[in-house]
Order: sequence, then C-alpha cells, then structure tokens
Amino acid sequence: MLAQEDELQNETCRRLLAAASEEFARHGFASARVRQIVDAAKVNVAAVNYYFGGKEGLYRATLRYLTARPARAPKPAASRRGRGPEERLQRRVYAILDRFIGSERPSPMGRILAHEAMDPTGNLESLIGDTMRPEVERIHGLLREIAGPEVPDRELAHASLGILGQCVLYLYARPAIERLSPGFAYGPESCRFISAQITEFSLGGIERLQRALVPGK
Amino acid sequence: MLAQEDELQNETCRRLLAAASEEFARHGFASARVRQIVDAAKVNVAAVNYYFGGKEGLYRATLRYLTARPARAPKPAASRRGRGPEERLQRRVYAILDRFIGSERPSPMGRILAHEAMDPTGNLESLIGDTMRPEVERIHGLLREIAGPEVPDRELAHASLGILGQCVLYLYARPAIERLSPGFAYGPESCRFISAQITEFSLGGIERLQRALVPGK
DNA sequence: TCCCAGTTCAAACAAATATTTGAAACAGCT
DNA sequence: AGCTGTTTCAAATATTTGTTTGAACTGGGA
Repeated sequence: MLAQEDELQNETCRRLLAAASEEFARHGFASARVRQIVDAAKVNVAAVNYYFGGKEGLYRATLRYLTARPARAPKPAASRRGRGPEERLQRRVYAILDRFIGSERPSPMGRILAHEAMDPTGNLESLIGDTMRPEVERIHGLLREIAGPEVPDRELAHASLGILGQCVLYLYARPAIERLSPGFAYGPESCRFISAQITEFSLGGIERLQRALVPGK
Repeated sequence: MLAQEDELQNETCRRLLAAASEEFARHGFASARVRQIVDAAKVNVAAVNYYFGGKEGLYRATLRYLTARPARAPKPAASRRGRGPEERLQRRVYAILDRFIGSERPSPMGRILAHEAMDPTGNLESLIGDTMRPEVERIHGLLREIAGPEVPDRELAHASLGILGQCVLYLYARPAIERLSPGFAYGPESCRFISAQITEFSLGGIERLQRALVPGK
C-alpha cells in the first residue's frame, strides 16, 4: 500500500481515484460497485485492495483526493476586498454553483456530499468540518454584513441554509430537474443566470427579514 | 400474488409495506436490504416474493402505497379560498415541511423521492408526474398570483424551485444539519418557525424580483 | 544472465443478499 | 374428522459483490 502522498504519482491510482469519484458521486458509497470502478478505470480488480486495502479505503482516499484539490485558482484577496458584501455573496453563490453544476464535468464532491448527508457512512463528521461548515459560516458572515447587527443570529442561520438549499437543489436533484423542466439545460450559461437569480432573490429575503425584525427601519 | 386493491386488507402486506417504507426511505432502493425489511415487519422472508414477486415489486407497491394515502385530511376549499396568495403560500410551505419533517414520524415519501431524484431507478418518471410536478406547479401558480402578470415565467419557475430547495434541504440533509447545528431540533415547533421564515424570505425575494424586472414599480 | 521487488492479471474464494422450495400450519368448508 | 386452497416457515439455492491468491509479467541492478 502506497503512502498517501504517492497516490497521485501512480498512473493506476490516479485512474482508480478518478473513476471512483464518478461512481461514488453517482451512487454513494453503499451502492457503488467496485467492479464498475475498475472497469471504468481499465484496471484490474485486485488493484483496489493492493493500493487502498479495499472499497472503504478507496472511498476514504477518494474523499481526500477530492478535498485536496482546490475548486479553482483562488483570486488574489485584493479583488475581493474592494467590493460590497452583496457582490461577494453573488460570487460565493456563483462559485458553489459553478463548482457543482457549471462546467461540463462538475466536481463529484457535491454529489458525494449529498449522498453522505442523506445516508451517512461515518465520514460525515469530517466532511462537515472540512467542507460544509466553512461554507455555511462564510455565507452567514456575509449575511451578517448585509443585514447589519440587529437581525438575530437564528434568522440569519436559517437564511444561510436557505441559500445553500437553493443551490443544492440544482445539484442533487439534477436528474429530476432535467426531466421536470425539459427546456432547462445545465451548463455555464444557466449557472450564471441561476446564481444571479438566487442572489437577487435572497437579498430580497434579507431585506424583508430586516423590515420585519428591526422595527425602526 | 394479490391484486393491488387487496394489499391493504392483508396484515402481512400492511406490515411489509410499512417496514419497506421506512427502509427504502432511509437507504433508497439499491441499498435497502430485504432482510432488514422482513425483520422489522416480523414476517418471513418468503412473504416478499409471495406477495410482491420480489424486492422490486415491493418497491413499486411501496411507492403506490405512499402516493395513495393523502398527506392530511384536505381542508374544505372554503377555508382556503378566502385568503390571499401570500397566506396560501405559507400554508403550502408549512404543509410540505410538516409532512416531511414536522411530526415525530415524518412521511417516508420525501426521502424516497430524494433518493430517487439523486439516483433514479426507473420509477422517477411517474414520481415526477404524480408528486413533484403538481407541487412545483402549485407553488408557481401562487407566485404568479403574488408577483402579478409582468414577472416573466422563467424567473418565477426558478423562484419556485428556490422555495422547494429551501424546504428540501431540511428534509434530505437532516443527518447533516443535526450535526451542523447541534442546537437545532427537528419537530413541530421548528416546523412552524421554519415555514414562516422560508415564506417571509421568499416573499421578500419576489418583491425584489418585481422591483428589478418591472420597471414602473 | 539472473535475481528481485513491485506490479498486474485471471481465476478462485468468501461474504452478503435475493430468491426459491417443499413441507408444515392454518382456515374455511362439507 | 377430512378435504382444499392459502399462507407461513426454515432451510436450500442462486446471484451479486467484495476480497484473496498464486502465477505471470516488468524493469532495474548485481
């Protein structure tokens, strides 16, 4: 079994991890088939156990593999700091959607996360810590900036989840949405449109929360 | 094998369908175990094949069983008609949340739907027609009433999905949310609070869409 | 050339899981 | 009681799926 650092140096491992990402994303850990993975990777079955010690080891390695590589090259901080929180929220929403549904080959992490959230396998804890919580808190922080100090935390927390929920639906229910609205095509274009729409919609929501909860305004 | 109408007359079938609902809701069709189902139902393994012809037949019967029984006793039309569309939207949102996360024993249909949407089994088409599409269109209709005739259909369609997304997150990501915000407890109380919050938030969103899209207002 | 560690392979194996079977229990009827 | 069709049961079987094995291949030194 290789050391973790070497997994990406090895052609067989790379192909295995790539194929595993797809398969786990489609079906989740329990329903994923290792035969499907090794076939797609064009690799012998035994390789899974040889390199990763088994299906579960491969799954954990896949999780590492997908969390390790950053979604996009991070922009220099300067280009963000200058803007207002509304615009930064828009960028956040866009980033989430783009990563998950924008490109022709969206990151499998989103769907793996969705499976994990629905039917945890024991890796949920760390995924929450590494991926979900930072995202939720980042949004929460932006909403706080936008809404001002008087809107209670609880309302903002639910609003953050609401924004995430709007994004996530497009991700996890993709097969259903494609059937539900045949005119709608996933891709970079809808990604831009939807992120703008979600942001506008949510800014309106925040405004209304403000009006309802902060009497003076 | 019994006729479909007789499935509910038979004690064994009833117990089987009830247990199957739970198991399929937790894990989806592929990961559900028939052993788990028959154990929970306190019924012999062979009963599944005897009455339903196999795991898949049981799954289809479960889908029928869950779509057949209405969520709640339908209110007389009068009590609805009198109210404005905003209030009806609130009621809709509450109904969805209540059915899926409100009671101590939420309807398994929601989670089955979520599994099916994420990883379809061939029953997705009919589920969309029977359950999802009517819900989306009902919300869409309410939003149309609220927003007036000038907001384009496309925006309202995405707003409908947004509302549904906010609801659905609480349903499908329940295990994750419970870990993410330890203070938050699922139950009738949060159901009321969240439905109010989602409705307010979304009404704000609609207002803002109106302002942005209909110049005169 | 020979050896060796690392790797790949097809085939065997083991474990989990769904399905079938044939006998026994049961319920209704004469 | 005795017959009959239905239902239940424990055990056997079939199938699917993950894991292991031992031989074959590979490339780089002694």
